[in-house]
Amino acid sequence: MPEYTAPRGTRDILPSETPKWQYLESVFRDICALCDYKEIRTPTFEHTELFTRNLGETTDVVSKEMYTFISRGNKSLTLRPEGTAPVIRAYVQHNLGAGLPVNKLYYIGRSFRYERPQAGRYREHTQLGVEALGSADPAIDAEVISLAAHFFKTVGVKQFELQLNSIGCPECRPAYRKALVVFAEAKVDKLCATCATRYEQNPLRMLDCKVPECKALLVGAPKMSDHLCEDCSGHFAKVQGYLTKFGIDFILDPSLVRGFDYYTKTAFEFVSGELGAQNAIGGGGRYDNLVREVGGSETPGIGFGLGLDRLAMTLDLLGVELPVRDGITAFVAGLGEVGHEAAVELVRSLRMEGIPTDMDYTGRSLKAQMKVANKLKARYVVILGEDEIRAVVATVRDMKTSEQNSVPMMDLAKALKGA
RNA sequence: GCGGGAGUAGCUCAGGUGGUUAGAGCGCCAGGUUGUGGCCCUGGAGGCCGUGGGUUCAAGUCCCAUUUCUCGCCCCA
Repeated sequence: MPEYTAPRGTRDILPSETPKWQYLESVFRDICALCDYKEIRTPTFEHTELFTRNLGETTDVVSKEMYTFISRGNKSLTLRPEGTAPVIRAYVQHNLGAGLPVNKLYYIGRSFRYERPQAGRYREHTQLGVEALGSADPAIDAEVISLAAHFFKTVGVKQFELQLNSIGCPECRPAYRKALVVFAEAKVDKLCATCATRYEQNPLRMLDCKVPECKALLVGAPKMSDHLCEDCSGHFAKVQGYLTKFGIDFILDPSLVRGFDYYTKTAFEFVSGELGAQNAIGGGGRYDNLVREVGGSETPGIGFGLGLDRLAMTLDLLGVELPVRDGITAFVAGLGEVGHEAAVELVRSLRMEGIPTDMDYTGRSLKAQMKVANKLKARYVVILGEDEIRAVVATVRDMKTSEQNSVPMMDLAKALKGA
């Protein structure tokens, strides 16, 4: 083991992997542009209260997974554990709502959570997400969900499950909550320890419990969908209607409860069977009160986030070949001192012509330079020796066909460009 | 926070019951061509056997601790 390794739960994305990541990010940017979402970049850390007050004190993330530290100014700061709250903070701080009726934003950034690492779960992970602020129209719920589905399909995840639920609003959720508590009251001492806590603090999360006994006990529990107020049930019906029209399959999952307290109405998750236990590749929901809670005016919103790490892993498992560009156009091999000097200049001028070019800087033999060129997947090797320099030409070898011919220096860039 | 598996060359892994200079394949470097890649042949470099302690005449091998990775619980992306 080397003396220094990447900290637990973090990892290096090496040059062999980064083209894939760049490709995924660029597809995401393209689709966002297509749907008119604009990029926003927010700080890596925020004031701790932004998260503690808005994600929910009792959520796992806030209660035990945040990277919180006291800065020199004696302020408590936290590395962002999720992407939405910072975007909302920026939206409110800069009063973006005053400029446009609906602000459609996207971000690509790292999130940090102190969790036990396992397959598809890291302490630092990259999240891509969108937030649409300013509209309560169910059509925008459908837009956000379809943007996500579009993205997954475009990059090659053809099979996924879209789980959908509505978790109501402050109008109807308290009544539902009460119904659930009444239902669970008699069984609370048979529930698992965490569910007993949930019963007290956040009963809805009991629905989400994976312990078989709890699941069994909660069979027949009242469903949120039966308790939605008129507004929420109408909204939910319309979202489903749009998704159906869009041809996006979904599964209604009454037990789907998201991890943060700010969600209202629509909640959804994208699940892929390829991954292990960490099978959620993306998710999101509506948060009609979050902007006000962060200090802005009454502004409805909806968003979703997806984990790039998990997506990359899913694509690997699926064996999806991404159209990543690799290899250079030209490798210039210089022979001897004179050849090397000439190569330095030629490489520079080919690059100025926009031709991806590289050369050797370790004084290797021609044979060794050819091997390097091959490894770099160079389309052509341009050989410069004394003979070529004297004749003001270059020997150009086509590495695919092994054909080789002499090209006047003047025509070289043009010849390589046409390739 | 809890439980299972694992840590030997850059990578993937061998190294019965403890016993001399720790091996292979791939990769890397060089040679087989006075200036030519992929295939092949030959040679070479490269290991505090995760770390610390213990048992022993002797530890990669046994014991303990620790750390990292890994898989699962929980939660989520």
